[in-house]
Amino acid sequence: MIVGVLVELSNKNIDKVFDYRVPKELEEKIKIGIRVKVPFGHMELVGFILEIKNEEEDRELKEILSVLDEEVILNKELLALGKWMQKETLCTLISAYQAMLPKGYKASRKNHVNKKFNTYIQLHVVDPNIKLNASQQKIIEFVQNKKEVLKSELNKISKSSVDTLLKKRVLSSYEKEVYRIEDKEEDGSKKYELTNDQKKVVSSVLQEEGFSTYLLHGVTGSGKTEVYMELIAHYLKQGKQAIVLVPEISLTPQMVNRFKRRFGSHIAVLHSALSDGEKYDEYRKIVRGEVSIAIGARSAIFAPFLNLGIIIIDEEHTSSYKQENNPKYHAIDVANKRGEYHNCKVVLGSATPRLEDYARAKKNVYHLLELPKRINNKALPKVEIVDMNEAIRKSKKGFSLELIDAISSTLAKGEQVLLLLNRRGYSSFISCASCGYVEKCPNCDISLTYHKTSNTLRCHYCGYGTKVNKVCPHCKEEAMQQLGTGTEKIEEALHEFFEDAKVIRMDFDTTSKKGAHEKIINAFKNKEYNILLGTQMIAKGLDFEDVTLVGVINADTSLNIPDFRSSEMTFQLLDQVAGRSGRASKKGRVIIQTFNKDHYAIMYAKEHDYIGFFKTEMMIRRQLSYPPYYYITYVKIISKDYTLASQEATKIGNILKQQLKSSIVLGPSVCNVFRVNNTYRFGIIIKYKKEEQLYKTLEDLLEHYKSNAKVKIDIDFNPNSL
DNA sequence: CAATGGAAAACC
DNA sequence: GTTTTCCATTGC
Repeated sequence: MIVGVLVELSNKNIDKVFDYRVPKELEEKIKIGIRVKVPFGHMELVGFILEIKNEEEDRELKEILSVLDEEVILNKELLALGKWMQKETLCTLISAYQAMLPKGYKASRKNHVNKKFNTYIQLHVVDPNIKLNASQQKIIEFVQNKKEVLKSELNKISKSSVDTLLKKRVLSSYEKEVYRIEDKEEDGSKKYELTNDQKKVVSSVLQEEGFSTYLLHGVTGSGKTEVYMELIAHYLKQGKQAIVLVPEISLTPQMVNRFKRRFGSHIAVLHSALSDGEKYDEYRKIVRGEVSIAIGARSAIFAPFLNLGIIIIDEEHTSSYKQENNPKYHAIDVANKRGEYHNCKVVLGSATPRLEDYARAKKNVYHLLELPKRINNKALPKVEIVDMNEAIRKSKKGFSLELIDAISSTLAKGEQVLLLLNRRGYSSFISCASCGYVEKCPNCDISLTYHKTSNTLRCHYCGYGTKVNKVCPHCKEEAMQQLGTGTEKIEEALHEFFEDAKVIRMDFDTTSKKGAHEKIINAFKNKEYNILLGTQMIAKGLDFEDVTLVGVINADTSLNIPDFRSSEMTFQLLDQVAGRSGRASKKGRVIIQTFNKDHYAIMYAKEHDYIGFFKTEMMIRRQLSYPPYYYITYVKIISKDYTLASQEATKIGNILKQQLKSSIVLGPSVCNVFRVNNTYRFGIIIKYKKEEQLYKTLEDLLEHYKSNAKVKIDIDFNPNSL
């Protein structure tokens, strides 16, 4: 027997099936999709069996060393899905497979994650002749009264006594596998009465059989989650399973508990805050068929259910649904592929859908579903814009008088305030402190990026460069500077203005510890604090009933990042954060401070007008040939040698321009972060509607550079940003 | 002429 | 990705 094995290392040169002979005694354990240990060069590696050949060959082959799994790790669907990912993203096949699996299931000779066993104690022989001391007596009583006793519990009474009793064989011990996350029993009966709008959405999904993708466009607070749960309940009843993707940040116990109250405890939860062991256990619950729902971040899209009824992707516009490193897959694409395979439903939900997805819904590629009203017809909060060009003269430390007044009156009423400090694109551009002007590229309509090393402003789309000018070309003040306000500074200012207010800060620094995120949210929810100050992470999904004021300190930073999606991201951020205000009975208010009050992203956010924003943004995307009118593929050329990188980039640029006749090829120009760890990167942008030569050309390019140690090529299809 | 180090090659 | 091999440079 001969098997084809794909080894664990991700490298284009060895990303193929290697043949091994199977020793007779291992033959019956061999299955496609399990892991084996094999000799490889001068190493011993772990790999997946992808092929089984029963005929013998004369060829000199090495033998498999051992079989690592009894159960299949890559089932038929996952095997095919990996090949599809390889083709779509031009990644290595092994990296596609590894990306689907939690650590404990990956092919890897290190990183052993295993089942957890607990030691339990039971009575063995009670010999009346054995004299017992007080603590030993206590231990025996304890064991007698319980049906299952953990050894670690008994150790608290007296470890030495427990061990003595074990030695004397009065007690015996046994081991049992336990899950690191214990399920509290939940009755799972909590049902919600749906509104008519919600019912309509649910029935339009249910009325059709088979695979289709829906875009649920529902304003913040319109009750999308209830719709998801109703749909899931329907498919569970048919004996099918469900995957729910939510942004990492929403994976708080609050959100999970909501599902548990409805569906009981049989839910696997997968997110990055879990330990490797916990992730392994949660995944095992799916593999063993003990759960029917998986809730998780991006990679939960690969949950190996055998009979999926529905896949839900909440806040579908979330950029982290696309993986940043290889394989650069988008969870929505995977969802559609799996939906096709299982012949099931895919539901994408958002108040502010990704432009590409709303456009697809408009073209009937997806079915459009709408929840235009908040539950109970509650009004969306009123959004007020403060023009900082005016207000800055009277403002204090970044706060306009309007915002200060609003905060005081909210605090006076005993209600809570959410303050968003928009840090996206922080300090990478230069703006005028006096008028807010930001220098843009004359060719690309994109903010110029500040490069400290050369003290220049550059467009990383087309390569245009200019010297930094201290005098603002707009208002002629000498006030061009790197703009930026840190959360700490804002916090200080808040303490100064509102001495009695308790402020809690949530940003990268205060949430780095495990569970810190959750703690902050709970403390704020319990009204231990009056003001929650944070970065984008406070914008999504959180539900605080006493928040009646949302303040955005600087709406503009995300508007000024040099990226074609900057308007879209700003609109999404503002609309989402505005939706945090007045969610319960009290009326909500939103104040946005901006230097760009006439910018359409701000104007439409003020009116909660997604459709208006969509139409305007689509016009601009069309004019500038951006998605969804054109696809984009970004090719990066990376090298430690600046000159070499630049030379090769030019060469590649020429080849691409020559070969891709139906595309617009821009660049090469330096990447936004052009030096990382002393490696230099150049980028080439390919824009196309239809380009038959694309994959072939890029594959040839990768093939050509795969054995070049000095120059690396990185390809990103449909990048999140450039 | 050995020691050192960095690049190249092979990996079933 | 890792190990070994190879070759050139450097040092004595």
